[in-house]
Amino acid sequence: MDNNILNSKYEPRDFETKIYEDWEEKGYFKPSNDKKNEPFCIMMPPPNVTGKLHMGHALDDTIQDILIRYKRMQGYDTLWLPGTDHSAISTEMKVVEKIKKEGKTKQDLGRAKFLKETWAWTHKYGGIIQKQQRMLGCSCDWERDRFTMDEGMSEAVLEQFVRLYNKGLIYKGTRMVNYCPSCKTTISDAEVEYKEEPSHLWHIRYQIVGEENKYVEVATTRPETMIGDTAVAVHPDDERYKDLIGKKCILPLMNKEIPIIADEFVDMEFGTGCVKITPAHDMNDYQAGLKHKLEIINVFDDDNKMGDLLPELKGMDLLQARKEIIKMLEKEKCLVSTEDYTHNVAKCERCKTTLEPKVSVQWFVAMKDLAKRAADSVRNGEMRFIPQRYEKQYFNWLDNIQDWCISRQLWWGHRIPAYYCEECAHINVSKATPEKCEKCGSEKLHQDEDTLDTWFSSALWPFSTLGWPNEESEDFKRYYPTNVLVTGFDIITFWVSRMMTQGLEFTNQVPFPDTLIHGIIRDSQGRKMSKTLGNGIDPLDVIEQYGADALRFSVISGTTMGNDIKYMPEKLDSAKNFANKIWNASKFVLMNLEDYDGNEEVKPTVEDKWILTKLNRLIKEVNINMEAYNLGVVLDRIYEFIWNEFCDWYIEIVKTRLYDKNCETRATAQYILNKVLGDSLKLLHPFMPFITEKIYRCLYNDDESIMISKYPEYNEKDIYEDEEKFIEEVKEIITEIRNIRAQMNVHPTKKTKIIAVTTKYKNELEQSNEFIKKLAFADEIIIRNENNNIPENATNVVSNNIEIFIPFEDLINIEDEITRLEKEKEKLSKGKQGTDAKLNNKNFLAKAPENVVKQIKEKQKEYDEKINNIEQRIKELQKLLYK
RNA sequence: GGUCGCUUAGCUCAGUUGGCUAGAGCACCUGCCUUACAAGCAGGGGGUCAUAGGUUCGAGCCCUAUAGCGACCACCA
Repeated sequence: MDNNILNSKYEPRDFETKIYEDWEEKGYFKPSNDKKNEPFCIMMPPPNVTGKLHMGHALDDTIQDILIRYKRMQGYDTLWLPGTDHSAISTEMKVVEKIKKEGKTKQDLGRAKFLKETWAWTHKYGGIIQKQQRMLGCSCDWERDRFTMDEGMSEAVLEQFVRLYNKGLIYKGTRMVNYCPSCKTTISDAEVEYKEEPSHLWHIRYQIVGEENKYVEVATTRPETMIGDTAVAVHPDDERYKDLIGKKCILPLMNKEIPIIADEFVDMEFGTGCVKITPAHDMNDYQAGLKHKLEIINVFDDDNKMGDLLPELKGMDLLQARKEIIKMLEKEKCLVSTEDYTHNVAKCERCKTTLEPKVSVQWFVAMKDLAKRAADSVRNGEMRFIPQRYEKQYFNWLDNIQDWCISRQLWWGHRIPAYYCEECAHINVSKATPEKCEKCGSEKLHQDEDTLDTWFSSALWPFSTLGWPNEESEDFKRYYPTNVLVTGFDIITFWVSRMMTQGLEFTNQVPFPDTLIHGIIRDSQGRKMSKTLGNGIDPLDVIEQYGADALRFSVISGTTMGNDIKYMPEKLDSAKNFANKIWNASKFVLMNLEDYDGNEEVKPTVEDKWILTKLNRLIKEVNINMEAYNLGVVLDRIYEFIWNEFCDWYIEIVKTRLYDKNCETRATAQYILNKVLGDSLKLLHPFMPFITEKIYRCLYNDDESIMISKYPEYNEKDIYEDEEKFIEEVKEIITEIRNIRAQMNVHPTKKTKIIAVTTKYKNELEQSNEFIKKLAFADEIIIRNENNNIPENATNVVSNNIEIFIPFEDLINIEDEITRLEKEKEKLSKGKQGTDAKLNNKNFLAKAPENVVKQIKEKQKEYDEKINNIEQRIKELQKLLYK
């Protein structure tokens, strides 16, 4: 740090980067590894290695940083481990795109060269996001940074594969999977998104065998696959077609006989009630095909072009073929009608290409048992979702789980450790490349060409990052299981559920007891931020313009965990204003602390005790809400305290003491200012780390950093209820006086004379004379005793224990004053009605708890007194008016 | 189709286990450049808490139904 002075203007960019570098250099981000202290660990959800920071990351990272900084200050041995993900499909697509521009394909390069290209790409574009996370202030341990394809994690992936395979949980099977013709790979169910698209429903008739002019009419959205039909299905209970079941019909164009079968999956209401069955190109049809032992006929070739079932269509793409087939059907008079129809089409989540269901041989993980265990551990409370409602999404997925297709026809990723023997066809599965077939001893082996789903490696993230499979590794022993996972609801199924299943399988415990789910950040119109819409807000721009603290404030203040956040740019102004307020208040405190040496005895006055009490209550509330992850509440409470209590009242109140060099309690005021500001900064530090650090170092020159200071703790002895009540009452009175003056148009700087009558706080009032005078713009406050009277020509302010009079000579208009009092009375009467209604209700008195009744009674008394007082004053004023 | 969420001031949102006159920020109106801060200070107006019932001494909060909006899951050819 170059200086310990606050510039006159708050310019976050002047110091944020420097402070971050200093923290990193001093090693504050690393765990203390102090065995006396409990560990606390968070794994950062790894972003795409070549990605850029967007608002979603900013939110996710801010939440984690808040939690980790809070725990670190509480003395925990904290580890926040960062990392990046190889993101198989998206990275591979980018590299394919790049070499395409050079006129080459993946195949041209070959596997080894392509991988070299991809690694180069990863190194070139990788790590940008981590620089950006530094700008945000993330206090993660960069020395433990991991990458899903680094050596250790790759070993963990192989270990996982081999163990699951040996246990029989990984198997190779023929299935119908979603195939993306553009990415040229299978994708898992979770990567499918559905989109409504207008299309047509074509009605086609198939002639019944042996019956002239008798047809069965099917309705389809995919006529091009009809040449691969191997049956027509109707519902067994459908009266219309009962007699057809078991007969055969002729598949047009192919002139082939196919059976008419009955199956309950057919919806009698839809279309004609007859469905063509194309087992090779539809999920349901495939199931039906298996059930009824139908032939599976592929219409397309490996490149997704038409195969040679009909020579005239060979090589056509899907849409061409569709047109052509319709033409042919028309010619054959088999097309009965065409109707408009909108339906859901499965799309590739990444490239938005329409997916093709495809029968192929893939690797799967048997999920049923793994899923049950993962679901159970939430049901029995070993892991909980915050907010809880998200567990339903989790259960819904796990309870209806399908086996997980983990093979991808990609090159970028962990290659499947399966080696096929060319002599005996045995599959050898092992971590190390085998030299010969374990069954026949042949040395002619070749490895499976496919790689593993990205999520197969990220499923291990909570422990592979800590050294697993070496369970004796220091980090694994100390930091596993981790303490909380912070992520968005959109990857509960992709990621959370899989970390749970794999974590339980391999470590026998849940990888984290808490899963904190946040919403997504939307634009000011409530739309998702997306590249295509161009409505995204770049967090880097925000940091550049407003500072990281303001960005962090803006995504946390006033939010509730789990709810979406509509991002209003005005929020940043509010954030920066707050930072600016802290800056200026701190400047004031520092200025007045210049001659403070801390040696004088501390003798807290009534307002000192009040602010200490307020601070202490804040500390309690902050700690309770931090534990409950109510970060929005915490931040807003701190904001309120700093601005509305500390700045607006305490600083104003103590000014008279500070400005008077002879004031007995001046040093005490300095002490309290120092303490309250310091504690406030500490409370705020997890949320706004930079500004709090900057000021902290000016305030406490001897302290190294606020990051490693102790988070404030609630202290029962710092609660002074009487002083608290008194100042609250004084605040109320001063507000009232200001109110009167504003309404009477008394210029703010014009002084008035005030007479105070008190039934309870006489001593305190006398002590506090100076600050009331100042805040109420009074030139004199007379505290009433036996020798002086309440002036006739005065208006009053009613409080419970203090009565304040302002002589008329300083005011303007009696009529206005009567109006003001009438209004005041009305307000109070409205409140009194509520208490009256309750207290007149016998049931309320009988059934409500005692303390509630007591409270209401007190409230009623207050209302009565105030209303009485006002009525009296109104009468007096009216008398004066008509005198 | 199934599940979940949201609906509170002009706007964006808080509102803990039901209990004081329902809060904040922004916007708006009035007055202030008062020696930390005009990125500010002081004061003010503004809400039948989506609708209809119910439970309760008491409902923004709990229950039921309805409407609008949103999300997730499933998916019908």
